[in-house]
Amino acid sequence: MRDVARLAGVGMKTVSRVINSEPNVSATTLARVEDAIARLNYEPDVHAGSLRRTGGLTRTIGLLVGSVANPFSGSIHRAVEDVATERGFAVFASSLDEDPSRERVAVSAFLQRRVDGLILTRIGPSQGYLLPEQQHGTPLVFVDRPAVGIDADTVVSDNVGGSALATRRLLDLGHRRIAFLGDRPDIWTMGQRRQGFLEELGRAGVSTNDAPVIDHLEDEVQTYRAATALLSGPHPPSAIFSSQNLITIGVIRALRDLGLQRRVALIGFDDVPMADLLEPGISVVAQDPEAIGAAAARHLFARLDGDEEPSHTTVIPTRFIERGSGEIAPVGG
Amino acid sequence: MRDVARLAGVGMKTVSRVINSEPNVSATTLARVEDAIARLNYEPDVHAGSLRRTGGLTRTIGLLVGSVANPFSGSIHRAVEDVATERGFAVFASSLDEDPSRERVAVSAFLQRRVDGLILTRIGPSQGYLLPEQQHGTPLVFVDRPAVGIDADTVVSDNVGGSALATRRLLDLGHRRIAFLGDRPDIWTMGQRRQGFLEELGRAGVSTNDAPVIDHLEDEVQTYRAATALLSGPHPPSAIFSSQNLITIGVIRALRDLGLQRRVALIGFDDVPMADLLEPGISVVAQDPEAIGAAAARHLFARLDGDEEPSHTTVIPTRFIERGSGEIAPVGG
DNA sequence: TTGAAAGCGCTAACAA
DNA sequence: TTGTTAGCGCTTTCAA
Repeated sequence: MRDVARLAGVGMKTVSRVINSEPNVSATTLARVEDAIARLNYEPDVHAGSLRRTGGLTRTIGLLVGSVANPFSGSIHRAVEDVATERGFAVFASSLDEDPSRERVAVSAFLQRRVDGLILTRIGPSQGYLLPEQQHGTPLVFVDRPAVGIDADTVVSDNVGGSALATRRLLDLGHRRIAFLGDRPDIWTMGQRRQGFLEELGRAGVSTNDAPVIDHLEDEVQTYRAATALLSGPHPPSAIFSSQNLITIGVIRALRDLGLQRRVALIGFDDVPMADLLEPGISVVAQDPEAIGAAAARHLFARLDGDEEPSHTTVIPTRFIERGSGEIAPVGG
Repeated sequence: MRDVARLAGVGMKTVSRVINSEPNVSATTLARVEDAIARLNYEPDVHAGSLRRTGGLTRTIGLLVGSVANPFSGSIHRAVEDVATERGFAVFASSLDEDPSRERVAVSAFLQRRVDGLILTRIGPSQGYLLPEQQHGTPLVFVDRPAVGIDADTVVSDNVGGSALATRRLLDLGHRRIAFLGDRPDIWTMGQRRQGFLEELGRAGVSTNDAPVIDHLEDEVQTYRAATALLSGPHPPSAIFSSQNLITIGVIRALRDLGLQRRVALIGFDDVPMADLLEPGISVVAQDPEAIGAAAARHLFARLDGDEEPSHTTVIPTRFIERGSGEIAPVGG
């Protein structure tokens, strides 16, 4: 910056004024300074600026997601980025992999880079460690799952409602023995989906005690085995509600290999790529990650703009997509 | 930091030493300082530090990709992040959407935040504007496509080789009329894939003049129309090589709707999700985005570590995945 | 309309 | 082993 000032033959403060589009710079001076900036390929240092500036923003936000390689996270990321870019903010992203220790490390890395706000998918059991940061004025928005031990803005999918709706569709077709296949039950979203499923069964007067509920399915292979056993067992279900992407795929494989894909109904929570090209097409309860990301970013910037309202939870609706597999009636029913 | 020093009853420099794990701090002092840091929830400011530090790194890199919502980019991002995190670096990511103006804006945003290096998928016609930055010592690595107007490390897929291999497989099955369906031909990767295709035809002595080559297919719908017209026309091909994901999906739909999915062979460049669950499974030339990202990150850090070798282009091999659609022999052949 | 001096949070260089 | 002073690139405050 000193070089620019020297080349333009002005004081540093004048260069500063030009960079920040402040008033009180004559047209001639402005032109000279801009010329010097271009000639020297000068890029002002955002951080050096925010050091002294009152309320000094770095125009940077941090985003913590499951994994940037995961399409759900990617869509959230993109939506956040679009809002951020529009306001001249850059986005740091970090993957957590369901590992609580990474959450702390990543938050700390962002804080040390003085992000102006944080959007995060919590992993750890409590986010109380963020209280001082929140009191200090850093806006926090939780996505996908609510935080524990801290009160902050939150954006989640309508897990309970979406699951209940899927369950209702199966019940309406006449299914009475519907299986629920779930991931680790300690993951908040899984608990919600299971709850939506069981509540809807209850409302329909179907006993929830002997409803086949299988949990702890952590990947496609485990799911395949569990689904195969279930479907070949003494009391196979006539329909399956799978609570997550990878589980849905495992179930599809199991149904295929048993030749049951047109006899047993299947609805998955979370959309599956190419689902409409499979035979039958896979009916799903789709989430709206773009809407989640956009809502989270909007909340964050509202806080940055001075919004002092009490913290707010936004529930993003899910959408049922009919493609065939969820419209199979029970055999003989 | 001053507060920490005061609370611990030491000088600022001592706190600095503790933060940076420098030697010459007694165990007692260390404990007192660490206690004060914990009590005050102090997080050192990375940027303030790098301001004065000689060679001052911000331990931050910038990544420019097509879109963070795109799985190919997501995998590259993740691989880069893994290498970066291991070294205590944070990653800025930005989506370009094939828009040259966004490239400049994003690069500038990163430079103003003083990233220590840049990994980028170029979009604009020339990256000469990065020359001053490169001379200034910022390592640059281009991924997916080589840069124009600047000499820098580059990591790309083996587009020519992968396409030639796919073409050879079709030729070996007896196909002689093979169609190439491509995206915008000005995209470097498209040109390479087309070249691999045509060269292999040439090597087999098949005339490349009347080989059906259709370009400018920018989405699924355009592809569907073009493929339908081609397959219903007077001289339909017995095999199709599609040069990209979305195009492959458009072709699958067209084949399905014409009932030709088991009569016309199809090989796609780029893997397609769930491809093995389709009927027939879709054979593809798969890229390895993780390897691309990992190689790019390794090059970047090697430069940061002082590597002064001439710039180097790494070609990441592709992998042919046989799933059925590419193993269909020509009818009557 | 412009610029000089002080200071943001930190580290380099040097002294104690 | 520890602390002091100057200064990184910028903005503030205030004077010209």
